[in-house]
Amino acid sequence: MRCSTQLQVLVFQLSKSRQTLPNIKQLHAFIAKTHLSIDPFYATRLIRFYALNNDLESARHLFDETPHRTVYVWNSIIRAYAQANKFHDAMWLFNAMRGSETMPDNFTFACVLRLCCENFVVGGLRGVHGSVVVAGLGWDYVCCSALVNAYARVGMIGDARRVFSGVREPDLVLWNSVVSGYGICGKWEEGLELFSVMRIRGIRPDGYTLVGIITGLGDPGLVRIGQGIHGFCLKCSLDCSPHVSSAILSMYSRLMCMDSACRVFDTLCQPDLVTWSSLITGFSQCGDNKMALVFFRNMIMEGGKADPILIACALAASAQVAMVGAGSEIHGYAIRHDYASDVMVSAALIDMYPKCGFLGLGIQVFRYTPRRNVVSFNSIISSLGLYGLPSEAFDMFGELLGEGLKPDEYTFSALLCSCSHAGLVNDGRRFFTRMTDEFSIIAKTDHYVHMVKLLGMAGELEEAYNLVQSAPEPVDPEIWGALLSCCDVHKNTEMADNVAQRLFGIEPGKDTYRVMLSNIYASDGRWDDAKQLRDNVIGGRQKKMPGLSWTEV
DNA sequence: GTAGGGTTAG
Repeated sequence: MRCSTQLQVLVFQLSKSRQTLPNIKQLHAFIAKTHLSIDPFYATRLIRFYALNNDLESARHLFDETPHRTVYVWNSIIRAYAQANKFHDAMWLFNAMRGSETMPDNFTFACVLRLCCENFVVGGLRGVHGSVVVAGLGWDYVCCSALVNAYARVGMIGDARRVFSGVREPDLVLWNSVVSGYGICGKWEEGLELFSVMRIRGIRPDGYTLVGIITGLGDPGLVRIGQGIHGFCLKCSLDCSPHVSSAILSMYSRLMCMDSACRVFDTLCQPDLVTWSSLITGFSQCGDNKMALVFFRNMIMEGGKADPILIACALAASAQVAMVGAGSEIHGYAIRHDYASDVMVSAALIDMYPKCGFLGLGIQVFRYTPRRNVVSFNSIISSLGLYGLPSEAFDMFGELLGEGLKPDEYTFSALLCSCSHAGLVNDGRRFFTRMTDEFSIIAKTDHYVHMVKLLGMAGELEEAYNLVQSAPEPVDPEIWGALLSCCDVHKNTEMADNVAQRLFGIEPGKDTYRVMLSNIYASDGRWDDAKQLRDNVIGGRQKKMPGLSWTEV
């Protein structure tokens, strides 16, 4: 009797559309007091409700109090932890479930697979894949789409494709997962190929499909393809979906077609944070930082709220154009919205102020940042280096180590840059060795460029040449280019010839380097070589070659 | 007897 009344109360409470957390808690406490065990059906609904309100603790309490745990009850608690990205708790519960009487179903596996890929736990992914197969769910649509997505997100597109190919008649979601998988991995050609196969087989694409293809288009050379896909969306009226139009907008941003991006933006009835961000970062990437700042301001004026990522981006735009007024205004916005101590924001501030000519303010922000991390240190070290204060930069590096932080590739890039600016050859050599030997960081293009400039400008051309030769293939042309400009400074024609051979082997079309080399030849009196190079550069275009005019033969 | 659950943009 009491039990059924209880249930009726629950049904009544839960059927009311807008519940509040205190209401539900009160109800929960009441049930606990009566020592009635909650029916698994209601337990599931309550756990989901708690999870939605970010009250994991109550969700867990309720779960613990529920003796009869159906697969729904288990899934709701595992999902609650997974969505809060509590990897270890969720995995612990998943394993507990496997030891219980209730076996995981396809939705449990799907949830855990997503959790593994979000945390880049490839071993876990493989393990769960194995369990899926053992459970006889190797051909289940839900499991397979989760597997395809998870493998693609950790960059294992081959495995994703194998899972997909194992399903005889994929449904729309599974098609979408594999198409977007290729998009995630930047393999737009394969994505497009599958898209046509899917259409041949009579599967009607939806918004997810198009978004999947569009995400793969990042190269500015793909404008025509992007426009074609946009046209397809218009034809199928898929552009009405906010997700699709937002993806198209950010595609145009990535393709550096800001006019098209703006046109799409104007058609949106309610641009959200992500669409504003796509547009603003798009302008910034195109080098139109002033426009990026204008749109940032428009967004705020229209009542939009920026998050730390966008604030950091707007600060970077201010730094690029050295507009301290805009930068400090955004700083004020960040303080008012309690984002000033966010790691991304403070690192952007530490970078912005010095670039606008206010090194002191950058240092001040750095000193007042409560939870400094390696990114904040990198910003301040590189600023000090740019101001020609290498020993202060080195001290900061010492402070970083003193705080128990681990330097990364950007730290060393900033340090080597400081050395290069100040011509500190020995310090540069030391940092380069420490980077690889002590901190096991593999030298990247940036590091080689700084080292080559440092050694080359100091006249150590041989050492610089040997260093580049020791770099793993393929060597970025920028590195050889840096060495070539050092040969120019020291008028070392012999080495310039060597470098040119290596350089043009990789980058035949790079005019800047040919110009540089012809200058070297010209100053050495090798007019014919210089002239030949110049003809190569012009290649039919009537362009006056800079730097040669004064030695015109 | 009831239920949710796999794929979307910076």
